[in-house]
Amino acid sequence: MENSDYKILLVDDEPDILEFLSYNIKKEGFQVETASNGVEGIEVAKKFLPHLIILDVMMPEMDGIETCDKLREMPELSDVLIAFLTARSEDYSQIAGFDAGADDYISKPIKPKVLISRLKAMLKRANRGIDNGDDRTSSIKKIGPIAIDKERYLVIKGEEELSLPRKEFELLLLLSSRPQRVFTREEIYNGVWGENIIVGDRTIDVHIRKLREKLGDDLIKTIKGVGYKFVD
Amino acid sequence: MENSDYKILLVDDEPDILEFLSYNIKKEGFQVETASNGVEGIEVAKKFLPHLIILDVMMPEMDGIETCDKLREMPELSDVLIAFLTARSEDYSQIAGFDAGADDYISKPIKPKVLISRLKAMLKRANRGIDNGDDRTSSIKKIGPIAIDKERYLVIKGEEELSLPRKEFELLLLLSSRPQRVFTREEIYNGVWGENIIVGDRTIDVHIRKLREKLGDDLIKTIKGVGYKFVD
DNA sequence: ATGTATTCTTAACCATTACTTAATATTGCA
DNA sequence: TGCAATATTAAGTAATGGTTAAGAATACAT
Repeated sequence: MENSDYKILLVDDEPDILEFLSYNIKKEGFQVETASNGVEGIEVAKKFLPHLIILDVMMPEMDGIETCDKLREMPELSDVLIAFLTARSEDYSQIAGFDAGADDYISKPIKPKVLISRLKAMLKRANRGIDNGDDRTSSIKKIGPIAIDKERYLVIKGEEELSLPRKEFELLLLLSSRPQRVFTREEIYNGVWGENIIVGDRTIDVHIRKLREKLGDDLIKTIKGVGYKFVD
Repeated sequence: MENSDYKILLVDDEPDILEFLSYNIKKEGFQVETASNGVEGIEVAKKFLPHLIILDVMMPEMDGIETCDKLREMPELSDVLIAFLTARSEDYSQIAGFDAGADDYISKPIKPKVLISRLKAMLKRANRGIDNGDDRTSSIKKIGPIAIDKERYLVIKGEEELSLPRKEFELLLLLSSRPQRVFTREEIYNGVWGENIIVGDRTIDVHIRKLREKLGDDLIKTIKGVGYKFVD
């Protein structure tokens, strides 16, 4: 994909910064739109459907964090990449308390070169597994009696190909990343669900059960009081 | 082991986050070094030989996953603890990290309290039962006729692998942490059950009995009126 | 949008294992 | 020997995980 295929939306209340960012990003060939506050940002985003949004954290009225929340709630934009622009080091401690759901944090003052390489890194990463041009994602990993194809969310067991739902797949991926090693329930939560998401105690069990149902009972062993481990 | 005995390396291209992390981790007494990209991270790691490395997944040039791969290839660092910093828990990048064999995943934005407790948990887990802190290279500990693998929650005795229940395992871990040394009943209570939990006098006996049943009568010796000791 | 299918989470209940205790036997030392 | 400390065994209790099905959330297709 070319740079010119990507749409980037900038939201900042400082006209100077907006101009500066816009100039440098356009120079690389990206399509750029701008907005000068959160409300406007959301409106433009709705029509422009950008691939990436750069949001200033500090804005009057609706700040970046709030805007980000709103954006994530909109189905057509829930998967857009969002980068926060923070002014100083104290800002990070401020947003540290929020479950903001940004994809990256960029701090001012910004050097154009750094900015561009970050945007590219974000876009590149987000595209992994979609246009499959990548090494890591396309690799099929064999562990014991099964093989895991990350790119296609597929598990090959003997002759059959099983397509697992996301959570099951991620759980399997985690456990199989270190066969034999015991993962505590906490580690599983953190790895598969993320630390901010709280789910009930039986949720993991049920997913383990589904995996065992599909892959055989012996693949995942329970260590009572400790956790689970993948064995081959 | 004290916090100040642990060395932690932070790798992130964002100076603010680096500073934020560094400040909060240093405050807890850990020794901290920083690097602002993957290449530098590897160089510092080689000299600093940290116990734990926190790697931002998203970095320009060499990203966290690549860096992790490289680190794991280096014999002197292949067993260092690695935690990935990911921007969003649902992000695909997190899944990509499963392959690289990270020990934990921490998602931004980071709350200092959560961060610290995670780091401690990781270090504690890796060090369980070992008071000689230099033993990072192997989670398997050989003592006399048996071997204890705390990562797999297994005891190897001759050819067979025994998986012990939690309390038994922890009791064994405690006694074997200092072979020959006599542990009083009180020390065992504190070490295995915790100071606040009160259990009857016979509880320890029963657990000792179970261990002897499984591992042989000679491994644990009773010193009447004093306590127990592990002998090889 | 609307309905439909899939996936995820929860709740209720069950089963198993681990842990503790109580009762009785045995040990080893003053 | 006698007695307190520990061993042993079995039985009771608690903790943890397993199972199932129903409901909520999500994605998907029309």
